[in-house]
Amino acid sequence: MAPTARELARQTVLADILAAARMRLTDEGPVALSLRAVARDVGMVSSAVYRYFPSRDDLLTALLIADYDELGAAVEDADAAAGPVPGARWVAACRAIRSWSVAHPGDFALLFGSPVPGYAAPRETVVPAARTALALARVVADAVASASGADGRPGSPSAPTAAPGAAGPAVADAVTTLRSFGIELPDEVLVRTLMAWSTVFGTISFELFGHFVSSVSDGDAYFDQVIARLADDLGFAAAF
Amino acid sequence: MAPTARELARQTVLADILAAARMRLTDEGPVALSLRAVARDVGMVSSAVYRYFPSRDDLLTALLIADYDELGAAVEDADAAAGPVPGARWVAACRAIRSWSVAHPGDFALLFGSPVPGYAAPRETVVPAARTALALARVVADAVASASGADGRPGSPSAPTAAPGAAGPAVADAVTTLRSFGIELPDEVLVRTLMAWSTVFGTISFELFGHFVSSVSDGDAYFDQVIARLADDLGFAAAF
DNA sequence: GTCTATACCCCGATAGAC
DNA sequence: GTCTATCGGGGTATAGAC
Repeated sequence: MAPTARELARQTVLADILAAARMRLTDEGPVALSLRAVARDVGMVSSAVYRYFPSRDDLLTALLIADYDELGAAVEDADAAAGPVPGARWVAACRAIRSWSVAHPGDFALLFGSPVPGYAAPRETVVPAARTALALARVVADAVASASGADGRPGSPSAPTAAPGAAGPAVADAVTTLRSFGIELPDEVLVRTLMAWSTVFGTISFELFGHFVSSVSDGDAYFDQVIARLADDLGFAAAF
Repeated sequence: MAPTARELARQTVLADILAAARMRLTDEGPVALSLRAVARDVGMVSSAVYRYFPSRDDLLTALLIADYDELGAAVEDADAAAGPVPGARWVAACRAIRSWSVAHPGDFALLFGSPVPGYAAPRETVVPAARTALALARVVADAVASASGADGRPGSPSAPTAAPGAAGPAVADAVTTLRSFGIELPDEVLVRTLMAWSTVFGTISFELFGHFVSSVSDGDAYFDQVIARLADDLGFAAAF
């Protein structure tokens, strides 16, 4: 309901700019991202880009949202394509996270690396940001539900020595957040899920940022070992 | 055996420069670090700094080594001060890592955040870099050795479903590296130690970089829960 | 909407006087 | 060893012609 041609052209240019920005991001990292550089890449002059993005920070925000959404969608798709077996869904989801990260190291650095100094992510980013973690939590919830008593081990892993404060108020926010998305997890599983998410991220981060140079030679194989043990700690069996 | 006065003055200025650089690092991050800025901070002109550091990258390298060493020393000291009980040493070492990181977020970002584009860490950094991980591995080795059969659980945690490749060749480099420092770990414990190190780092990283905003409210308490469970997974009990 | 031109900052690094 | 001055590059952002 409006001048469609002009609007469509605008959308096209906007997509071009975003694509060029992601190119720069992917192989040079967030700090190397500048409006001038992407302007050069798309054959525009820098001031023209300002008609599409009021500032460099707005471009960063758009990239942040696009990346969070792309990663989240990749995980959700992998999960959906993995069939009904929770252990297989877990493997598919975790592998999807790593695959995307390895394919887009600059974007990974934007999402999970050091924050860009002087830039604070606005509120619009928090929902896309939660998407991946929620997808993981959903898989865990289903796995734990269906694993209860299915094999010899209890659905909720025992925590004989994990003392201070049980699940405690430290993670109360997580309970609230998950509940608002219709996900309920036993306390112990909740903490284990947070840990697993941190471990998956930490492992990929170590691999991409070069901290495995003299210890892990095969990132692929090692990652599979890690997620197998994480599933184990969560009370179900990973299925490869 | 040389002109001491002049040399001493030089050392003093050098220390001043490094201190100023660490200041900038701590509250602005690695990318904001420039020779000109630190020159202003110490009241010098930029060209004068080049008499002490041939390039910005050399300054970065010096900071990298200083930070790795400071973190490593903090962990080693905490370990040594914790007494003989392995579970207590583990808690002390892990807490020391987090304390240092929280106190120096910019330095943490330099060591473990996104790599600075265009800068590649030289070989001199790898030994200091390994110091912290080695300290952790030593604690684990001692804990596992003394925990064997001490309580009901075996010293080496069982891995019922952790299939692909046992410990596998993926971590063969880690075996070699540890052995060169006189540390031997059972395969399963080795993988678990690598995982624990990734989890500790990932947890601190999430906390510092703002990924726990709607899930973890008390970083201190949550971290203690995490390291308790990690010890459990490694086959011994954390002692708080 | 897109261009040129510009104001005003930053940076790394070097030359040469003192 | 420290200074001034400078080269040559980068950047954000805006004004105003077309």
